[in-house]
This record gives sequence, structure tokens and C-alpha cells, in this order.
Amino acid sequence: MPELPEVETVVRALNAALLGRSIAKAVFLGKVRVPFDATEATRALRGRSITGVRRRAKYIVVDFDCDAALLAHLGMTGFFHIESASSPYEKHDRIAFLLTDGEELRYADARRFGFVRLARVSEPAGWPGELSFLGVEPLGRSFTGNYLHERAKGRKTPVKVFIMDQEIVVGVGNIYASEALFAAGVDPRRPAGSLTPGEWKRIAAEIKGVLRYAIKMGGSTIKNYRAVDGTEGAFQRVLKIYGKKAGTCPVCGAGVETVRLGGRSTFFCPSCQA
DNA sequence: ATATTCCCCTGGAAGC
DNA sequence: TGCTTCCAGGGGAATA
Repeated sequence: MPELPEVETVVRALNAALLGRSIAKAVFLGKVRVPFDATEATRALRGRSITGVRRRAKYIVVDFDCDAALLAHLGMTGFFHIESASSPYEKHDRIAFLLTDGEELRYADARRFGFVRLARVSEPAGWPGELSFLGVEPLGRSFTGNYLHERAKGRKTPVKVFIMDQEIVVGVGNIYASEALFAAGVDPRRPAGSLTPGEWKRIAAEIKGVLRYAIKMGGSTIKNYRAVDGTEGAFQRVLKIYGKKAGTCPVCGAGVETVRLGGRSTFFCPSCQA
């Protein structure tokens, strides 16, 4: 569920909630796919002050006043919540960070696709080395129609799969890819290499637009996504095409079509998206 | 190198 | 009501 707007919403909340606080102890509760070494994490982070929480792509980085950091990905169903350390664990809590003030930061994940792990930030404001493969941030200046056009040359991959490729542009998942292509009026099945510079310009602009709007709305809650304080996002209420199986196009009234691209459900209007 | 398929998990919704 | 089937926003590995 969490794509860039959801992760951004979580990161802003975590940053506000955790800034200046410190960890007393990490506790591994089990049942994750990437094992978490709580002993090592405790040794590296104990007593260190949290200096910020940042986002890169769909990854979350918690910085401390040392070169150790926490690197997290929410996968499909991961979420953080902060509770009193004396409150009982929830069913899917996987990792807990006891804070020195008696509260606890907890990571929960029903489907276990996400992870939290210890990472290194070698230079100030740098990113953990594991993230070096990532493409450009869609809300950054270097993300333009021209950039997409250049990277797409010769590529036969459907344009929707292409804009979801994290090595090209990060943070765009299944929901926002469908929404952005609908807004840009481009058929998601078209080979990426066949698009014109003008179409790429529209796509870049619509990706930025839909992501900014979704951040403003606190993300989309389709099934599982919850913010740190437990509240739901609101963007699912303004989705125009995603999930509208058996629905009609809000612009022209044509029946919405569904197709599987890259193994994922894709929604589009056969009339508006050429 | 690029494209496609499969798989990791659990839970909720829909179908029978 | 209860059992079965299908589906899910992510990402990475394995396969053509």
C-alpha cells in the first residue's frame, strides 16, 4: 500500500514525533523475512539522539547523532506506531524500540514484506549505500519529461511498468502510476520507447501533480495503510481511475478497462488514453 | 541488457 | 454459516 505519498506522510509524522528523543533498547519480536539483530542495534543506537527522519524513494531513514541509522521499508503492510512501553503488543508487531522516556516505537507488518535494519550513513546527509541503485526523486528538479524520454529510448516495456521501475524514477507504485497516466491521457500498455517528448512532458507533470496532491491528502488508504497516529489517508476518495473496475471514466463515461501489466492490475480509459 | 514470471506472506472480500 | 478462491499498494530473484 505505501507509495511515495504514504511514506512521506509517515516520515513527516515520525520526524515530528521522534526528533531529539533517544533509544534505550531494541527488541526483536520475530516473524520478519529479514532478521533483525536487536543486540547489534542496541549497541549501535543506545543513548544516541535522533536527529531526523528522512525519506528516499519508499525507504525511511532514521538518523542519529552518529553514523549508524535505521533503514526501513514498509513493504505492503508495514507501519510504525508509538505506544506506552507498558501497553501490550499488537498481533503483528515485529520490532520494538524502547525510548528513554518510557514510550516505545513499534514496527508492525502483517504480510512481512517490509523490513527494518541497521545501516550506515558514511557522510552527513548522505544515504545508506544500499540505496545507491535508486533512480531520481519525482518531486526533484532532475525529474523531467526530457529525462524520461532519454531513459526510455529503445525500451519496449509498457510505459506503466517503466514509470514504476525504481531505477528510473522512485516512489511511483501501482495506484499513482495508473492515476498519472490517466491524467496524462496515455495508454499504459504503450511501449515506453514509443512515446513522444510531449507525452513524456505531460507524464512527468502529472506524476508530480498527483504525488503532491496525495501528500496533501495524507496518502491513500485502500486496505491497510494507516498513518503513525492511526488515521487514514483521504486520497482514495478522489481516485479517478485506480480500482474503478466495472466503473466508468469520469471524463467521457466510457467503461474502464482492466489489464495486467508487470503482474499488477492496471486501470485505464480506452477512449481518453491513446 | 531487457522483459516476463514467480514468489515471499497474511487477511479481507467475494464467490459458492 | 462456512469453506474456497481470489486479490492486494512492493521488491527481488529466477527465468527466457
